[in-house]
Amino acid sequence: MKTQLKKGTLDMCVLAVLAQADSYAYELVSKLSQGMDISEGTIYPLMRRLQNESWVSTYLVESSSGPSRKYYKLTEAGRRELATMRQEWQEFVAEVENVLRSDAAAQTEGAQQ
Amino acid sequence: MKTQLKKGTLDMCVLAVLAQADSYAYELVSKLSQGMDISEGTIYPLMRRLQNESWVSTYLVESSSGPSRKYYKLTEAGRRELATMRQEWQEFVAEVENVLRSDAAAQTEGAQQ
DNA sequence: ACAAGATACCTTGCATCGCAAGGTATCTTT
DNA sequence: AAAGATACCTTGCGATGCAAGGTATCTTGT
Repeated sequence: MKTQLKKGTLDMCVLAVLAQADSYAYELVSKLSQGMDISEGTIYPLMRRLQNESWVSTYLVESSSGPSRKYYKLTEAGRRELATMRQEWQEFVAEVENVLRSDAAAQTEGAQQ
Repeated sequence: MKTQLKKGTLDMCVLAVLAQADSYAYELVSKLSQGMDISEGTIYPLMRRLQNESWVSTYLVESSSGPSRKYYKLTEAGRRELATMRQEWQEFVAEVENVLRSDAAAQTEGAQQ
C-alpha cells in the first residue's frame, strides 16, 4: 500500500478503533494491518503523539500470555478530535474527488462503469 | 487544509488536471488552489518529479503578459500512471472508510445520517 | 524613463510522518 | 535450557509539502 497516502490518516484510524474499545499498540497493529497495513515502527511513535496531545490515556494490564499490555483509552478530547478529523477527512476526499471528476471526460477508455 | 493528508495525492491531482489540458506550473497552482490549497514551493519540485518519471513532457510558450511559460503535457505513461493512482486512491479511501465505519456505533451522537 | 506590480520561473531548509531494522523483556512450550 | 510468541521500544532514513526567499519578464502609471 502506498506509504504517502497514509500520512495523516493513521492517527484518525487509530482513534476510530479506540472509539470502539480500548486496545494496546500490538493489537492495534494486527487489527489495522488487515487492510491498512501499519507496522510497529509506525504505531509506537504515533501512540506517543496521541498521548502527548491528551487524546488517549493509558493503563497497564497484566497478560496471561506475555508481558503486560499498555492499554490506550480515548479521552473526551480524543473523541472530539476524532470528530474533527472525520470532518476534515471527508472534506479532503470530496475535494480530491472533485479534482479527479474534472478529468472524467478524458477517462472513458478504462474499465470503469 | 491539513498538510499531511495531501501527501501522495497532489501528484495525482496535477496529472488529472493535465489530462484535461496542458498547463504550466503557475497556472496549476491557481487552478488547484481553489480547494486543494497548493503552493509554489510545492509545485515546482513536484513537476520536476513528474518529469523525471516521464509522466509529463514540457514545451515553452511565450506569453504576452509576462515571461515564457513552461507548459506540461501528459505523456502516455503519465496517463497510465494516473489510472493506476486513481485505482490506488479509491482502494485507499475505501479502506479508511471501512475503518471509520467500524466506529459507526460510537458515533450516533454527531450530526450524521 | 523609471518605479511598481503582476506574471512566471526556481531553490533552500525545515517539519512531519511512515517504516525497516534492530533491540529488550516476558511468558509458554518443548 | 532453548525456542518462539507476545509485547514493549528506539534509531535513522526517505519522501513530501511549505514558507521564505530569489530572479527575470512584461505592463502600467507617473
